Amino acid sequence: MSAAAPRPVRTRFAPSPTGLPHVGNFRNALYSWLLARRHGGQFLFRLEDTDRERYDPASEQALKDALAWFGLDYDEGPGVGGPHAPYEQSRRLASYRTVAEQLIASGHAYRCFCTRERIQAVREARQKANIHPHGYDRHCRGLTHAEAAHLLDSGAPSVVRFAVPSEGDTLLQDAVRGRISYPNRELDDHVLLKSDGFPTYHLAHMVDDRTMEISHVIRSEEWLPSTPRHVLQHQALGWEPPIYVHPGLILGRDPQSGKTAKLSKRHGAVHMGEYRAQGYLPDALANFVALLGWSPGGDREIMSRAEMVSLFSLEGINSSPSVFDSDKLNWMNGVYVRALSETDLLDNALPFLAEAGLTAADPGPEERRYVTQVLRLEQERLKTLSAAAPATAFFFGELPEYEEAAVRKRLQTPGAAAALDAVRVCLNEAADWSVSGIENAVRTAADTLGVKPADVIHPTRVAATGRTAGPGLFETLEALGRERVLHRLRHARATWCRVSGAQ
RNA sequence: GGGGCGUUAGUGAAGCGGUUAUCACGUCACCCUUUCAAGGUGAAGGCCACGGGUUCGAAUCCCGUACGCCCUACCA
Repeated sequence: MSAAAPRPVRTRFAPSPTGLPHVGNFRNALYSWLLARRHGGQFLFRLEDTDRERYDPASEQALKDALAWFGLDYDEGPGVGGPHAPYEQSRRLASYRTVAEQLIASGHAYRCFCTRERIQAVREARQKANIHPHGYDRHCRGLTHAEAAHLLDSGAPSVVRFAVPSEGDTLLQDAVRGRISYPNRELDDHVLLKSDGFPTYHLAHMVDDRTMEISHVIRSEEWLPSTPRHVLQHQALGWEPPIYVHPGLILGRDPQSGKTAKLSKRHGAVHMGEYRAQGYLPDALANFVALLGWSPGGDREIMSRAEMVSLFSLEGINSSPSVFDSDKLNWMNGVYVRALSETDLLDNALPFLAEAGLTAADPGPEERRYVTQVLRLEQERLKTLSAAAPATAFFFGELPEYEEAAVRKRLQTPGAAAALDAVRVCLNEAADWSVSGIENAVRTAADTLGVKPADVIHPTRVAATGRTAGPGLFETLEALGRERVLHRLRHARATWCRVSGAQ
């Protein structure tokens, strides 16, 4: 508890637009957002588009879409602007160059003219011979200013490298791991400015974090090994580093081998858009993902955004890696689906029903009422919204799709034909088409036949829905409507019960 | 190969020197019930990775070992 310097909390999400937004990155974005909101600070969005080779313009939009869908609003960033605009690194090149020059002038960095071929050969040789550090051999570090200037003037391509001290240890402070000591001899002189004039991550992120007054850098564990470089850079510049926070990685499980590894495509969905497309609710995903590496302490699991904000703290972040368990995500999403209000359920599920061709994309009031009724009936068994389509399909159209096993089990069986005939008569004569009216009719049918209600209910369900599982039968029939039910009973009787109906 | 980080039931977590090691998911059983789901009750599942310390006492503190993961680019 450093009571001394109460710095305003400013965090950022700074992805590189090089592909589809990954759920692992978004966990860190969530933590950053939560921390900022918890302390009334600011959360910024910054594009680290310094890699011209891998830059993908579509990725930028996908990132913004994912941020919006996930509910992470940002106070400053591309599009919304802010006091430190622009928020795209490709448009802040001058500031990186200035810092690089400053570092060269103070002797903390130097120009390197080595070819990639030489560098690669050197790396391999040193690694093989186990000479520390294993990377670049600092060949150009010995160049005099005059030599470097001469080479530069001659037009030879060059990069700027940071001059890492060859001895001693670098100490870094991590909010979740405590003090970490790293031997400098393991660190080679990394590149700050590439030959195309663009900065590397090592330079760019720290310059921006500094000028944008970022207080906490929350990023995955994979950055831990290069953090000493960042600390060294800060020291060279006389800057105070931000508070580093490195939560453990999110791992996936390979379905083939059962082994765990960094979450990737082979472990199912990993991109934010996929979760959306599969019908996960953003609040459920956020709740689940937050718990992968963080806990409010105690038994709390289901938490609203507001609760998460008020409960969030760095102390609750875990340093060990965690495995993404999609079974638990499904359960949690189900909890959120069940909690949905009637209108939210409709709004969220409608796109999936429309896409499946079950409803219009923008249905009128009459259809909306029916779809709502149907969704409420299936609500408690939906794990995802995408499941709403197959779950409610039988509520639409003349006839359902009859499942083979269901037909065999409940219709092609002794007594089924008689049961269907009896319910059809009773339902046809039912005074009012309400849940209780329908229940009376069905029970009356069973009484007349002298069988248990279940013996009538099961065949009726299959005849009316094509399946053995589903919402309560009486509610289902009520929603379906008398005409459609009678038609389906007649059809099922004629189609499936012919053989056994004789006896 | 080198370095860093990590290690509590199958999974996610709680625990911060004294508990029969807690909760959730999953699994199984039973209850509820017209089916499924939901809900309820209960069970199985841990030598708290292993080995040494420190201590009256260790899952909790220290050291070592093993294993796992990450990094080791003019990518982030």
